[in-house]
Amino acid sequence: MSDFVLDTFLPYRLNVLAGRLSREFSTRYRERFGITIPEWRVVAHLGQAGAVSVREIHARVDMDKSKVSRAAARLEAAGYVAKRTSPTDRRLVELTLTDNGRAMMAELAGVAQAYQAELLSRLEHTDDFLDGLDALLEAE
Amino acid sequence: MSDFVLDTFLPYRLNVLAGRLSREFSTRYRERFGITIPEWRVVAHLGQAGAVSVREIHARVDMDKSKVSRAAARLEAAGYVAKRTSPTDRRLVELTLTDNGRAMMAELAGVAQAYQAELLSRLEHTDDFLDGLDALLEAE
DNA sequence: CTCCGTTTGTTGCAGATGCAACAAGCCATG
DNA sequence: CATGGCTTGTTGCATCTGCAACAAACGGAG
Repeated sequence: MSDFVLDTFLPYRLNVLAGRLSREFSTRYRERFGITIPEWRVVAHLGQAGAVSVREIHARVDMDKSKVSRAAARLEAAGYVAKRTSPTDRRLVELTLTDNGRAMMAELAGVAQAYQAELLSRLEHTDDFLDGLDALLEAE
Repeated sequence: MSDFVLDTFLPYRLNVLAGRLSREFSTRYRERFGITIPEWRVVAHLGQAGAVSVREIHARVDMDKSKVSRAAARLEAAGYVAKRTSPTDRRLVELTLTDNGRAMMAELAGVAQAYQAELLSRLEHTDDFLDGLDALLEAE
């Protein structure tokens, strides 16, 4: 047979880790703000990018168009995001944070940075690890 | 506002990367064997572990019981896995690879190792990166 | 042996997901 | 302008997912 050991397989390990971290992190904002993981991503991107289209988010984050669209719809219903048709190109939707959305994001940024600090403190060769991530993410 | 940048957020980056790698890797076996990602995980684990219960896989891999159960059912229907009730504890199900399953796993091991080699060749400080992964995965 | 609490695997169900189809809008060519 | 090819966002649909409920089986206390 083969001497293949799943625990040494990179995609597997990364998946387990990524799932755990995202889930654990999401518990830190879910009950407080009631948003889901895809919604968190949209809000986080809007926080740094201003007015952005669905297409833009879909391209930057690897989220399906429909996933972005539905997350945006829920965020709008919750009052965190405003949607309006772009005046220059009426196919596009401009997404922006509302005041409530900005307030939430301000809190979330703190929570995220605290979590990030926890994670990084577990690493020894932090820079090498992050460089490795970069290298693997570089391919498109 | 906040100076939070999503692209530097570790859980986010790991999720994007893990999703991409798993998806890309799955294209290398999906058309050939017609199995899904959860099914690949079960087969890979069986290849290294012999007769194993659903509980065991659920605990080792972070897959829900029901996910394991359904993957195992599909693998059984496809003829890659045999299920039988444990003789010592009739609550348990013993999962084993069939001959077909072993043959498939032998091929898959090669494919996986080739993919792993590709990935590692992109890294500079391979050991530090892997150590970092270990460190982050250690907590439970 | 008989309960009773616990463990194991399957199933039902509500919600999430990815993909493809679609309508609406843009732009270039004629 | 009109037409045809392209892009953008939403929606329908089949499937997947996680969670809880459940039946079956175990094991210990009495």
